[in-house]
Amino acid sequence: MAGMRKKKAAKTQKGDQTKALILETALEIFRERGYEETTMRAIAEKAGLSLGNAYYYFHSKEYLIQAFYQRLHDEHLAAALPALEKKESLKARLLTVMRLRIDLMNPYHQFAGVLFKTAAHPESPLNPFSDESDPVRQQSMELFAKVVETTKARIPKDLKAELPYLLWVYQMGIVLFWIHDPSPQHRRTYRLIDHTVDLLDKLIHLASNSFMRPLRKQ
Amino acid sequence: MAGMRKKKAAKTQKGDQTKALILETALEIFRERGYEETTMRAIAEKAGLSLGNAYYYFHSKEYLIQAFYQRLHDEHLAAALPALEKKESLKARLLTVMRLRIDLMNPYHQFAGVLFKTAAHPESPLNPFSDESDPVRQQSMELFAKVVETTKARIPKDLKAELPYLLWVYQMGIVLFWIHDPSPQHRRTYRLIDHTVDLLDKLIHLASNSFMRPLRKQ
DNA sequence: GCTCTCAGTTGAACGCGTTCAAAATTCAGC
DNA sequence: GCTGAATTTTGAACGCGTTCAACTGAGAGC
Repeated sequence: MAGMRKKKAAKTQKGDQTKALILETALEIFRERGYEETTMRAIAEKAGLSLGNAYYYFHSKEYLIQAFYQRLHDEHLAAALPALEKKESLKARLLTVMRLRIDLMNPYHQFAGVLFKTAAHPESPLNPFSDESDPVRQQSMELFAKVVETTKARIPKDLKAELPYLLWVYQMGIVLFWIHDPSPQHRRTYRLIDHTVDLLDKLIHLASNSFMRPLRKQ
Repeated sequence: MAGMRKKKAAKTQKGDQTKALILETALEIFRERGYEETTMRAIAEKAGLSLGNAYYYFHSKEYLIQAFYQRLHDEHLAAALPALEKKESLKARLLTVMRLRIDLMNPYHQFAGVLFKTAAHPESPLNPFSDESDPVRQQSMELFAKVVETTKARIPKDLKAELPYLLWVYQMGIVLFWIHDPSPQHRRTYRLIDHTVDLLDKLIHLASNSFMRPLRKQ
């Protein structure tokens, strides 16, 4: 029952530093050259340590992506929380969060393809539905729970309980679109967000307002 | 403008033989060990030729999957055409084709994960929406066009024109489900087919029957 | 101070996908 | 048959992800 994380290493202050250094260096090269072009040797060399050392902190190259996801979420949270304080309506809150997400991901667009590829692999630890992704997924859903906690909208409890998961799936859909979006600065993704958030907002209020308690069918 | 395929090699009878031999051998080992466990060296060795030779016929290991898709379709067609002659109703015809598809894929279930993973990669030639997949996709849609050509159902032209593509996408969805279906003999996939074909049949007849020409919205 | 332990680190080695220059084979035209 | 070009085949080599046995070094307990 004791579900302890076996995440790996970093038992020491020095260890934490090294691990962070490796991740920073990796992301830097990812941004420059993309994922496939970045070799573990290049990361180790640029970080000034040995190849084996990188593997001490990251089981495999793929785990760097998992760490990237975690970091992305942290940044997303850090940027979203203060921004949310200024927004009252559900629509404005959701819009803020979704736009921020894409803002933060944009620098990494060119390695997004691999992101999705590995994420799609059923057995991959990167599969967003896998156990290993659970912490990030959980935290991500918590952010959406905060989005839904607005003073302005009255949302019934049962719907409110489902919304974080639904919005998380929605976000995955948007990210998927973004990955394939070749338009300059990914304008089309932002436009899609505008449209769908508008739609979602209407739907949620509609479902909240009324008698339609038996919407359990979806 | 001259859109000639650069598919690769096989300019000679012997060449065809060798290419076929490599593919057969590869699929054999894929079935036994799955994709990742199968090395190009093992394929070459079992086929009794050199490593480089395998690469002469298949640009990369991934291209073996593309060839697998093509072969799968050929078998699907060969099995479906005679079976379709005995079925009149749209529902029976669609059911036949979908079940056959899964029957044929079942032996390869364990390497299906990779199938999907590489297929999901936007830049991969295996992406079902890519140019390189065009011929197989086209042929696959032709099969669905034949399914729709039943003497029993009256389907308006405009709908009939869209159906092959819709059904092809539907098939992709079913295959995706099958990939993740852990139930013994993939019973759940067959059950899903039964249900959804039933639904689709009703929907198509409904849409055909009536006045609802402006269903262009979906 | 000494030793024991264990996180942290190293670099060599392995297996695999892929490439390529060169050798072998096939075959059309004479 | 002979010849030359095109096709096919070979095997060695390269780069990369990954593993692992051995080394280093810092600190806890004495």
